[in-house]
Amino acid sequence: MKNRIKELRAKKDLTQDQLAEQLGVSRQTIISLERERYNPSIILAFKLAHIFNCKIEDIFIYEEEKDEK
Amino acid sequence: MKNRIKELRAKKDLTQDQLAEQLGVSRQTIISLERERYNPSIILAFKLAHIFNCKIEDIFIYEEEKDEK
DNA sequence: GCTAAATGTAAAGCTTACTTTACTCTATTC
DNA sequence: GAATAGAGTAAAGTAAGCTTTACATTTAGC
Repeated sequence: MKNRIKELRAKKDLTQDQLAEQLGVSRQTIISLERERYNPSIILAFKLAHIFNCKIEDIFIYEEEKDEK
Repeated sequence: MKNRIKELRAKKDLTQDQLAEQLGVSRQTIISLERERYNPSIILAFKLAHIFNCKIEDIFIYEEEKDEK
């Protein structure tokens, strides 16, 4: 699953540290998400959508084919 | 986090078993989600939205206040 | 009231999301 | 050029999502 976190974070001029704090997660989590090492929980996805003022679907791009978990 | 899975599943006239199979998860997972014992992964949320032909936000209701994980 | 289908519970085990710590690398800036 | 900020890696540990199995309860039709 792809995401636009890095791009959207840059647009809001936030450091990874600042975004992490706003979300209540560690900086490692932000790094891992931006690097697409794993997918966020749905709760984190909702929080991100709230901060970036958009829909979850605007941040995360899910491709049908690949049966990810 | 609240969800409308049971309601939407009923609307499509699917059993828990059938929905589970369509999603590629176990029946236990469906039961646990409907009973709101835990939240789905974002992948599962996307799959549910696809099956129910709606947005993730139409299925799952996230309340700000409660700092869930 | 039996039967069978659908729903539910419980518990043990695996996988993945997330944390914590410690250390590296690159750019500024003073 | 030393110091600081921002981004990155690695690895070990905890927490939460999901599976599997086995058994209980509810509901509907006969």
